[in-house]
Amino acid sequence: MSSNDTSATDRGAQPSAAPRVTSRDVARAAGVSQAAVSLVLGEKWRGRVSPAKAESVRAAALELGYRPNLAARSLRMGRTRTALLVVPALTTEFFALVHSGASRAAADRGFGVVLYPSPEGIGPAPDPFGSARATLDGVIASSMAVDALAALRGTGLPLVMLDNDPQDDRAAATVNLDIADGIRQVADHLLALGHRRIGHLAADIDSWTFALRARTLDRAIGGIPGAELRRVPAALGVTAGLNAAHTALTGPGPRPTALVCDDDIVAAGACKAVRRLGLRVPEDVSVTGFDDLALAVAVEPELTTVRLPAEDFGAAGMRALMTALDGRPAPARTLPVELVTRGSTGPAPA
Amino acid sequence: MSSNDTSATDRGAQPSAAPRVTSRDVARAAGVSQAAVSLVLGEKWRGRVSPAKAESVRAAALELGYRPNLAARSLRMGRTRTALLVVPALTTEFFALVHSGASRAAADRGFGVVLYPSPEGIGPAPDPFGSARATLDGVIASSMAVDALAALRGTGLPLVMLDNDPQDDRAAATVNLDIADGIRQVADHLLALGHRRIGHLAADIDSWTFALRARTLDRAIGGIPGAELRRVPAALGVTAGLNAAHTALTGPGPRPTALVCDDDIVAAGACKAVRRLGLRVPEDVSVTGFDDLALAVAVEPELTTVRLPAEDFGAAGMRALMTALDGRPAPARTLPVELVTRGSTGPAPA
DNA sequence: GACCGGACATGATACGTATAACGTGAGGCG
DNA sequence: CGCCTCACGTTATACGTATCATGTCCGGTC
Repeated sequence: MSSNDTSATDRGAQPSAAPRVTSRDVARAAGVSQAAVSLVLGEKWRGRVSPAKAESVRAAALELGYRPNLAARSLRMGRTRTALLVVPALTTEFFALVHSGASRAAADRGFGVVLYPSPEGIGPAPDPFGSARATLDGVIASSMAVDALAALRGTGLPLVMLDNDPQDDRAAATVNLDIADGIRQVADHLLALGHRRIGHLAADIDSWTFALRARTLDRAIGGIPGAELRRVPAALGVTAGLNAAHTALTGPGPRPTALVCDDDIVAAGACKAVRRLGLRVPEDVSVTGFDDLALAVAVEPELTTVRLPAEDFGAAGMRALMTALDGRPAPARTLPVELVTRGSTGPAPA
Repeated sequence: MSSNDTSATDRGAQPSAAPRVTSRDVARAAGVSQAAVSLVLGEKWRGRVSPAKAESVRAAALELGYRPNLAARSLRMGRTRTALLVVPALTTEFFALVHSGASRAAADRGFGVVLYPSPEGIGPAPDPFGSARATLDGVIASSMAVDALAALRGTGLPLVMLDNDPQDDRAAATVNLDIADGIRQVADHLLALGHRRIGHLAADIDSWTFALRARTLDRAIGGIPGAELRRVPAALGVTAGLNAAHTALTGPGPRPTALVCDDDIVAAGACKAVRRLGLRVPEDVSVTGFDDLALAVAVEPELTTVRLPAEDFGAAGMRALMTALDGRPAPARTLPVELVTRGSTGPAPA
C-alpha cells in the first residue's frame, strides 16, 4: 500500500544560503549609485539618468536576477498596491472566479490581490490581516464573510463591499449584483408556467444578499391573487437542501409545485428529495437554482438558474477600490444578471 | 428592513488619514523605550523588562490598537513566517480544503499561508511572487500547477511538492496521496463485480499524478486474462467528460461496461453520456469518479469514488515545509486514500 | 571593600528601498 | 561676463522593527 521505495535523500538540508541580490549589488555591477538603479527600474529617469547608463542598469539587473525586496518597498512607500479579498469558504467556484476577475482588473494598474477564505470551521477567523501576511492598501469583502470583518475595525483601510446594503457605512464603496432582478425573473418564469404554490428554500445565513432574495420573492409572489409562498430555511449543502425540500413538500396543506432555491447546491439536493418522494422533476415539481455553477449542468435534469457575472463582479469591486484609493468617490454599481432556462422547470401540473 | 435613516455622508472622500500607530507610540504611552516594547510583545523579556512595565506596555498596546508593521518586521528579520500555496484554478473545493489544512498546520507555529490560484485563462501565470505581494519563506505547489513554477527558478525558496515524482530534484520535500492505491481499489472493485471491458477517461493534463493513474490502471487491468482497457483523453469538465464517454462507448469493438474517470466532474459528464445513449447507470454501464467532491453525492446515482484526505494533505505539506525551513530533512510521506462505494457501480451485465 | 553576576533599561544600528536634497558642468541668453 | 536652466549623478535620509552592545543599580560572596 505505502510505497516506501525512495531512499531517504536529505536534500533541502543546506541552510538555504540565499544571497539576496539587492539594488546596491546592481548598482555596483552597473557602475552607478543605488539611487540611479531605483530611478531606472522605477521608470522615473526621464532627465535624471543618461540613456546609456539606464540601459546598463537594466542589463545588470537582468544578469544578476535582481528582485526588489517587497518588504523594503512597502516600508518605504507606505503602500503596497495590494488588496485583500475576503470571501466565505471556497466551497464553490463562484468566488474563485470573483478572485480571477479582481486579479485581472488589478494587474492593469500594477496591483495585486491576496485571497483570504474565511475558514469554514468552528470559531471566527483568526486574523485575516496577520494571515494574509501582506501590508494592505485596502479590502474587498463579500457580505457573506461578515464575521471576518470584525478584525478590520481599527485598521483605517478602505473597504469595498460586495453584495451588501449600499447604506452600510463601513464601506467606502459597494458593488452589487442585481439579485432582486434575478429573483423577479425566476418568479415571473414560474408564474408564467402556471405555478401558484411555491416553496422557497432560503439560505439560513444572516446576510444582506439572502435577506434581499426573501424580501423580493415575497413581493413578487404576494402581488399575485391565489399565489402563496412557503419558506423553509436550508443550510448550504446537498443534504441540507434535500432535507429542507422534504420538509417543504410534505408539510401541511397542498404540496408546492415549484421550489425556488437560493443556491445551485441546495437545488441539487431538492431534486433528489423530489425523486425520493416518487415524484418527477419537472413534471410534478419544478426546481430553480442560483449562481449557475458547473454543478447546474452536471445534474439531471439540468438546472434552471440565475447566471451571475462572477468575473465582472470581482473586477468591478477591484476597480471601485482603486478609485477610492485615488481619493475619488466610487459610484455604486449594480451588475445585471440573467435567467438561464433549462430542464428543471416546466408547466405546473393540472 | 432597509434603514434609510442615515443621511448620505460622503464616505471614502477623506484622504485616508490613517495615523499608523507604531511601536514608538506605544513606548511613549507606556513610558518605556521602543526596544522594551519590542521585547515585551515578542515575549522575550524573561529577565530584561520588569513585570510591571511589561504589563503597562501590553496595556498601552491594547489601548492604542497597536498592530506591528509586517513590512518592517519582514525587512528586519529576513523571514516572514509565510508560505505560498500554488494551486491550479480553484474550480472545485479540493484545493480549498488543502489550503484550509495548510493554514491550520501553519497557525500552530505562527506561520501564515497565502493562496495563489494559477489563472485558468490563457497564458502562463503572471508573477506569483509579485502577485502574492508578500515576502515568502517557502512555497508549496501542486504538481498540477507546474506552469507557475518557472517563476520560482532563481528564487532560492524551499519548495514542497504535492503529488509529484519523489525523484524530482526541484523539491526539498514531497508529500503524496496514495493515488496508485486508490486506482488499484477502483480496479479491484470493478473486476470483482465482473467487469472486463473497462474504459478510462484520462485527464489530458501533463502531470505526474495523472500519468501515475494511467500507469497503475494499465498494470491492474493488464494482469487479468480476458480484460481490456480502452483509454480516451478528457479535459476536466462536465461537457468534456460527456464527449469523452460518448467516444468510449460508441467506438469500434464491444462496448465497455465500466468507465473509470480521473475526476468526479468528468464522471458526472460520463453519467449523462450513458443516459443519452439510452443506457442506465449502473445496470448497463458502471462509472467511477475520483476526489469525492460535494458533486459526487449531488448527482444521481451518487458516485462511487475515491475519497482523498484533502485537509490532511495540505497540513502534511505545510509541516514538511516547516521542517525543511528548520534545516532538517523532511521525510517523504504518502497519505492513504479510501474507496467509497455508492450507486454508480454495480455488477457487470451478462 | 572589591568583585561579580543578574535584573533592568536604553541607545544605536541595520534590514533594502524610494526620493528629497544637493552638486556638478555645459550651454543659452541677456 | 554673470546667471539661469537643463541634463545628469550622488549623498543622505527615513520608513518601523528586532536585537546587539552598553550601562546602571543592587544584593551577595570571598
